Amino acid sequence: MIKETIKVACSSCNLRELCLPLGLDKEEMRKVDELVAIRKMIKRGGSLFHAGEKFTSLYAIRSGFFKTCITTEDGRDQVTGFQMAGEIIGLDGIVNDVHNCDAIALEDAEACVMPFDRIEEISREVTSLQHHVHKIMSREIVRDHGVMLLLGSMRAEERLAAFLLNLVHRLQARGFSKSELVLRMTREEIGSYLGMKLETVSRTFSKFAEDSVIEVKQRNIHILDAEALRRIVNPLQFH
Amino acid sequence: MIKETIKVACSSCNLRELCLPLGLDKEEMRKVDELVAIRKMIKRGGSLFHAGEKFTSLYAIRSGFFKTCITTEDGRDQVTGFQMAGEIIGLDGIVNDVHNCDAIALEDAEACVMPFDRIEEISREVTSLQHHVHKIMSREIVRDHGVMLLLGSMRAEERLAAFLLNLVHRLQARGFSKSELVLRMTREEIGSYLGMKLETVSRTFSKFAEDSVIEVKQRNIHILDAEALRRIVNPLQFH
DNA sequence: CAATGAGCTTGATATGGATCAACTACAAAC
DNA sequence: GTTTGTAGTTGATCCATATCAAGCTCATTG
Repeated sequence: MIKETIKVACSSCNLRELCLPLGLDKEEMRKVDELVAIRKMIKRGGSLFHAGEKFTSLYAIRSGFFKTCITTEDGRDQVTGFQMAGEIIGLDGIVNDVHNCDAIALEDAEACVMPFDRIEEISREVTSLQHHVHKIMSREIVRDHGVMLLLGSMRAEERLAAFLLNLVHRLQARGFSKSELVLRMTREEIGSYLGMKLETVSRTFSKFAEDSVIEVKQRNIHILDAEALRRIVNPLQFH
Repeated sequence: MIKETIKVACSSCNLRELCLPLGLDKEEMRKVDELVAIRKMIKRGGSLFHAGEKFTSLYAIRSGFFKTCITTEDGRDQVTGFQMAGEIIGLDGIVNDVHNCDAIALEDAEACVMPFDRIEEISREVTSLQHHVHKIMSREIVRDHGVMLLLGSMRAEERLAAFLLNLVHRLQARGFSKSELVLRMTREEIGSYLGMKLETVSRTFSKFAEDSVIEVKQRNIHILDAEALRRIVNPLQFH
């Protein structure tokens, strides 16, 4: 029983540098530990929430990999992001108290459920948590603007190169290799995120492999020349 | 002197339903009135801030029309949004304490400067303001996801139709006509926002005019058939 | 082991929007 | 009133990516 409590506590979570503000004192940490109501296990293909469901909580990913996507009435579909351990999902639900997208696990996953009214409550007492919440939302806005730039002004090769660099960068921050990665999503999901068809994703991977920029073996990607990827994204830049 | 104070006060601002939470009591209103440090006049073409500048404040637009845009080192340019009276600019600066985009006035404008540390301070005391700030950020995230859908999966006509409907909708909420609008931005800026070239924007306007969906006279747009625009955005939908 | 099916690759062809180019409209400056 | 420049329109052509189609790979199931 005690073990379970310790296990759930943010203070003893090895992802806390990603999820929480730094420099909390003991008393603040105690309050923040009350944030996570429960944990939730989600099987691959399962969902954390669906668009239209009532919004009550944000979710911190403890393990696993998610996609978020929106679907329009006429069947259009858009992956709006891929999220990994330490990242927060559900921010889009705050404005209308209704989730606006689906959050789907791309592999077996575990997430911490943080009731949003409790987040707001504790934010009022712990200044650094308040600021942290603002930063997390702002970070999502900045990320989204980056995706707009990508979708609005880049070509297929540039988009995919930027995507790969972004993924390894985030994986590296989590202690994984900066040259090896396993894609948890299909070519179609990558395509949806990047605004291109799955065939184009596939062809572009093949092109990169052809040019010895990466090695592709199914969903295993080995980045051979990260600098080349950067040049593809930033064609006019001097390096 | 007193007149000036009253004029600046949020409590007596006719945009407060757009900027502020509803149902503030007298004491809360007094606190919120301390939010706006000063107002700033910006001439057409001038800026509220530029990418790279230190972030200190959010800006509430009192009058006029803005665009926000990001520019990459290699000269790529992306308009990330168009903002009008009652909307808040600057949220992207919170995460790194540095502005991430340029905010450019597309006509003479006035904005209220709200120091962000003061927003956080007052948010801790006025619960409804705290929640309101969260909603504003969440709204921006939802809007951005909508733009991703547009850029990732719509064709030129669909994008422009969605853009026009969005603009008149927001103008209507501010008491303007739901069928007449004046574009404050160039074809090129529309194109940048929508991920298409200015020639394509122009051609698509001409096509809509040809089909009697709108009338175009320079930057004056008259929407003749809003339902047709909706059908263009949602082609498979029954109406 | 064979059979099945989802995910992926690759080729052939089509097309929407980009690009290049010429011209027009209107506002600002002289 | 003429000139100048910026913004916008329209036409001709090109190309990147979509679309359509066939076959491959590998994991799962009977």
